[in-house]
Amino acid sequence: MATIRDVAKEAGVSVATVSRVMNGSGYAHEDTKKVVMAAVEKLNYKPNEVARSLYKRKSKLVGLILPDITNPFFPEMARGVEDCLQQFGYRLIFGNSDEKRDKEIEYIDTFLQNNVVGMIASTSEEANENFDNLDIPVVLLDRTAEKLPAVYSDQKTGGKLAARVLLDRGSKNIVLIRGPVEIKPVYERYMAAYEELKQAKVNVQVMDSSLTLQGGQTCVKQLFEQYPETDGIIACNDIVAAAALQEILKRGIRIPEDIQLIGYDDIAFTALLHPPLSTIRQPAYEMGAQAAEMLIKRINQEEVEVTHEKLPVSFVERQTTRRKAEKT
Amino acid sequence: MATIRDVAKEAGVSVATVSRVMNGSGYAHEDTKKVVMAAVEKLNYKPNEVARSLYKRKSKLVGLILPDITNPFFPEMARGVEDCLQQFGYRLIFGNSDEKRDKEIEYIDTFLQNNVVGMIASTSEEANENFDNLDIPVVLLDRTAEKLPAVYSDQKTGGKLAARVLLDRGSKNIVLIRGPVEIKPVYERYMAAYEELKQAKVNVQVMDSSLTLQGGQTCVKQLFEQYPETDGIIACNDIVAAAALQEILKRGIRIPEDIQLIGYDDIAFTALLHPPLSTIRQPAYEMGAQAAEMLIKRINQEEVEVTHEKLPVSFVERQTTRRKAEKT
DNA sequence: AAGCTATGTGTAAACGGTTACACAAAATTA
DNA sequence: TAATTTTGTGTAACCGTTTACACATAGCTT
Repeated sequence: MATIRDVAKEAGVSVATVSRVMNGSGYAHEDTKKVVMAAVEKLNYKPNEVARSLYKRKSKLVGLILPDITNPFFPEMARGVEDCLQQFGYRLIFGNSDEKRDKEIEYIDTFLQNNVVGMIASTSEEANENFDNLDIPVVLLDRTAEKLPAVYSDQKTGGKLAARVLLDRGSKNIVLIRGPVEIKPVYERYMAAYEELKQAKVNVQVMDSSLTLQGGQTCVKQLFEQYPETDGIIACNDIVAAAALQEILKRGIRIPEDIQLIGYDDIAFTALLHPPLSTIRQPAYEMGAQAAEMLIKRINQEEVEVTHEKLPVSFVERQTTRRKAEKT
Repeated sequence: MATIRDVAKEAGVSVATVSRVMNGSGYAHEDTKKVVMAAVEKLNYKPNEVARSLYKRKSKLVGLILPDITNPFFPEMARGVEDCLQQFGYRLIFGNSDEKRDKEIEYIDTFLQNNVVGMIASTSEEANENFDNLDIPVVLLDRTAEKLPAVYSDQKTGGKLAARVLLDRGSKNIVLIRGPVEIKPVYERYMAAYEELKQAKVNVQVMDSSLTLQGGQTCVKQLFEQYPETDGIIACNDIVAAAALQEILKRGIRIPEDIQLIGYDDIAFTALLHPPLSTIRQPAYEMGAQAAEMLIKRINQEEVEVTHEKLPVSFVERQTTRRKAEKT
């Protein structure tokens, strides 16, 4: 790799001049510019970002922490982040945290050691303190904290909406599958749904499940044994809903006639399920993109107040819920 | 952030001593070590990786290029890479290429500018030349090239296997959905399946589709119009297979009785489809992990010959293909 | 006791950029 | 034409590490 000194020698100027030409900073004679650019071209010179980063004390790198890229909700978000950042010349250092505090901290540390210019993270509640005394901007994604800017979706409305959908379409014996209570957004939608259900005069049961397929399957099997009269299920996410759907089909229960089912997230494959799954849509890609945008604004010091961007969710009506007209 | 100079001052020693203690290189008196470590502790000193990287001309960063993290096949792979690399203290810079040559080149360049210690990439064929004169190790993932080490799966056997499954289970009018021919592994499995089908005395039709849901839907709709007598479909990947499945169900065709369907990849949600999709499994996570392992070996100069690791694929028998006994 | 080797530590030069500062030449002003 | 401002360029310090080298001292050998 050619260095700035090689270019300077080739062009017969000093390194300062090369640097100025490259960055368009300070003065440089037109003729000199040409000579320098020719040398740059000839040697295929690309400035070393590491050296630049060392002097400036900030790189073109942004740290991204997500719980698990393997969960289909997150790739969309990651892509939103990447697409936006990429346009501004930023690159992503990425890590999966598995919602584990120590992994989060480990990543935060190494990001810092690499002079990242900012961070985007969906991290567990307690880890937020690790972001406290940083002198680089941080944006929370799909999570919130009072002192930190954040982009997330309206979990309360989402949970409430899911409950209302089942209620309005006539379910009377509803099981609410609650995800891990430590995961704030998941807990919030559960809570909102629960409260909405409680206000209606219907039978409500709560069951616990992890957010994974396995967890969903275990939970759902138990569900039908414990509450065979169930005629409505609100799942904590689409994966668990898919597990429920499978179990429903296996038991020969008619859907949506005998039982209604609603998921959460609207990940890509829900439309491919049979019957296609009704769900609450979170705009994952947009969330990622907006978080990136917010971060960039903060990097450029254009926005300093802590802003919380709450994106709307929506009910995606497919075929595991009845048409509103045809209540039973 | 505390620097090595701060630590040196605090401990009353020189920066060289601090460096030696931190890295366990050269001599250092026991007492000195203690004093230094105490200072490190007190100031919460973490060495700046950027400075280190500048001097050593290599960082702890590995570049990863994947076509599109939003395609469910890749997150598994990415996770495999990350889990392995993470254990050895390496971090990932990540970029989506969308199979576009210029995006690939852009990422390769910025990775290099950031002194990455190695790269893992699933890149389009023509871009490989960009890896040619690099002085850092590169491992291809899910792709191959003669001069470059690679980890991929046995596409030929996979394609052949898919064809054999349908043949052995009695399909006579088979449509083979071919993905984009520019994508080498996708083309290879197509070709292998095609040859296997050609050898059998069955009716074979070939249709084109992109690898996306939309592409699949369009293709499949046309498929049944053009070839209504079809009793077997081999899809280029699971997503397209899912689209096919949906269309089959919509048309009231019985599966697997009237038509058999097989996908490719075995991404997570195929098991959740109704009926669960028979498919050819590629060990995505293992591929990622092995690529990472191979890269690390090369970084440590433990392995120098160009090795090609071809991982086996397998038929995952679910319910869109008949039991082998019950041929029609 | 003299001459080794092994141990322990500091100084300063890298690594590859950016930029403050100095200075000279050209252009503008009075 | 002299004074001033603008333009153009180079020198060297700096960013935070690592390490070659020099040097001092302690512990061994004979």
